[in-house]
Amino acid sequence: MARRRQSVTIRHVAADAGVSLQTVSRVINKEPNVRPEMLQRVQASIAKLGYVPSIAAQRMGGSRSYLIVALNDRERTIADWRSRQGTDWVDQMLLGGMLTCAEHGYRLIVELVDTHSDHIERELTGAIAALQPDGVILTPPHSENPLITRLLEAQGISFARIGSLKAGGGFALTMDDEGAARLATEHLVGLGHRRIGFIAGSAEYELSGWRVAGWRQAMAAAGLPTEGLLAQGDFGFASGRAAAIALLDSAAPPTAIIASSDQMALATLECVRERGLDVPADLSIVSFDDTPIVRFAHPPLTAIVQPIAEVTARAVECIIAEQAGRPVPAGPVVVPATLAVRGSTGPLAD
Amino acid sequence: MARRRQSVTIRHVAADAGVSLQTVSRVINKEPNVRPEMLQRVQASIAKLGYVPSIAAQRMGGSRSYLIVALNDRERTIADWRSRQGTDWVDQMLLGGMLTCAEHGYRLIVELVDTHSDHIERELTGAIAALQPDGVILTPPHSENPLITRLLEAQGISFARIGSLKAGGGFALTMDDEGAARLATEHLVGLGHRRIGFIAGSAEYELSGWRVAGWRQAMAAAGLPTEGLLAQGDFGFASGRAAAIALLDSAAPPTAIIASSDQMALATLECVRERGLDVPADLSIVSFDDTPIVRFAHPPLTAIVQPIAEVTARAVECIIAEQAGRPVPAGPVVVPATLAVRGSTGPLAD
DNA sequence: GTGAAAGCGCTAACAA
DNA sequence: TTGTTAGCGCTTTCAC
Repeated sequence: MARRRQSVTIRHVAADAGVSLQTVSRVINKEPNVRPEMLQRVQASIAKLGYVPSIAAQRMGGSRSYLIVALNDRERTIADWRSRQGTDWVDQMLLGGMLTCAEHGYRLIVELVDTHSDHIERELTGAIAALQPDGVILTPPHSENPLITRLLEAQGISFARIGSLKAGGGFALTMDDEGAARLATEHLVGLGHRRIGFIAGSAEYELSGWRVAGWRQAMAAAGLPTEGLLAQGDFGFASGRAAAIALLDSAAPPTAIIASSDQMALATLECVRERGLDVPADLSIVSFDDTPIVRFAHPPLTAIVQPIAEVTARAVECIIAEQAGRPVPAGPVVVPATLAVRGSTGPLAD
Repeated sequence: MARRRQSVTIRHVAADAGVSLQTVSRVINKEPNVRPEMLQRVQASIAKLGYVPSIAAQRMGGSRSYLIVALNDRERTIADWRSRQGTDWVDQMLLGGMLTCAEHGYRLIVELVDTHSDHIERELTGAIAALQPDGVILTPPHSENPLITRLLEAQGISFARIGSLKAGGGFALTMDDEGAARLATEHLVGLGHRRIGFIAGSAEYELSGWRVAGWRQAMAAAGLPTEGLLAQGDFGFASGRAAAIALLDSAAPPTAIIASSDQMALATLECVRERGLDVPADLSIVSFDDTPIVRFAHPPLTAIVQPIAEVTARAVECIIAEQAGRPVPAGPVVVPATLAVRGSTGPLAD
């Protein structure tokens, strides 16, 4: 195969503008110490020749790679893609991440790694060595994996942890899961519910605990008990079904249920209808995540909306700001989730 | 910022194995002229040191970049992401594309470009100059854009055109839209329908024409007329609604409708129900694409399933094979779409 | 079969 | 403020 070379290089620009390579480099990198006149001349040549720097060469020169890696859990992501249930986590990450990257001349690359693998370090090291990204965005359940964060810190790579509050290396970003669960609970309390059940997600995800905590807080604030109203799930449909059954079969069943995932909420809906009950007349349901399908359920589900695009955009901004030596947020970045009220919640029927 | 260097380079490996850089390079690139004994030694050192080549350096050295760019339409893709209607085109591309890339040590990068922009060439040139990808995957409506294909040919970059049959530069891959439309039509004919309407997609997409052609063929083969049974849409919901109304209000309305997109099929469903008609008793509906939401419609829609993941995987394989100098498919690669029969189609009620 | 040399496009460090 | 020099990690020549 013909060896493909850069068609227009910094050299061509320098020759055209009649300046040194270094001056062109300074212009490209918006460095100081360039007279406006020179700057004009160089920029004109760049535009004229249609010059665009090669990121490979930039990286080789010792500067940035303009690449940011978004790390997702392999197993879960592939399962989501295969099942075609409409989970748009990756899409929303791309929406927020790619567009924000593009604004700054960066590129986002999606990478999948096995959480459970003992060779997770090898995988990550490999990706870093190959790509040499300027930053890495960690998503649950990787966000607080010490194997990962330590590696990144050791390599001196900027990183952001989505769904994490812990201080430490990298930027912590959260959608305020605790507040979101409170919001959902308060919504139901406001509708007159007093026995509000909660289906928790996998303990492997830190945010599962936060959601339970938020629910407990709101219940306590309203003077309501939580005894016997918590069921354990793992985010999946089957686990949601089992949890819903447990809750509905209890001595004093709830009149409303908050599920920590859309799949579990949908499972709950299915259970309720199988029993000939009506939603929301007999039972209200609030789901977490707001993936597309919950809007097509009957009734459409009231749901906590995760601002994934927004939080990813913020993560990218943190990383790029750090790269550029600009000031960065000190504490955790909080992008609060919101509640989309739909037909699955309503006042208790008498 | 501390200048980050590769931790383990080819030099370390060479030193550890006691051979020259060149020999290591030969091993990495699976080149001949290396004694098995040397090969062993070098591979052992690579494993021991956890060496992974830097793609930036590989590219700079004049070899591949191990990057493949997947080009999607900016406007449409962002609109899909924003609307959160569950369109999983990009996810399916990633599923097929990323995983196949990974098998060969490649990476897939999603890029968005404006179709309608007059600076599409500038955008593409910029992406190519920056990334220097080994290949580009074109998706509709870019697949046959001569501005793009000519540019790619001129630059000598491998590329694949998804949803294209035309011979010419690059690999043509198709999901056999014509056959898919035939399949849908035959399904309805088999159920006893004789007046089968068709809602076409945007003429900007070549595949819209193929689908219409497939429907006509199958109708003709069954000895059925198509007169007054074709309506024009643009893939969007609103256009589908208008088209469905036109069809249903005609003098001799169809008893079944095939829509060229899920959104248009859903719009048709809505129209039909507004009129108090039943699906499929009064009207059968077949949709195209099979995005997740059609499975959650009531009734779930019978749909043509686009094998996006599979076709993207094939595209990646073509590009990589060409890079490696291996034999490549001569004609267009056809990955036929299939029909998922669900509740929206049935025999005509008497 | 193997190694030494030069160079890819760019940037950092230094000199002017 | 500007230009010069020396690499970055790798692959290609081309010798041996």
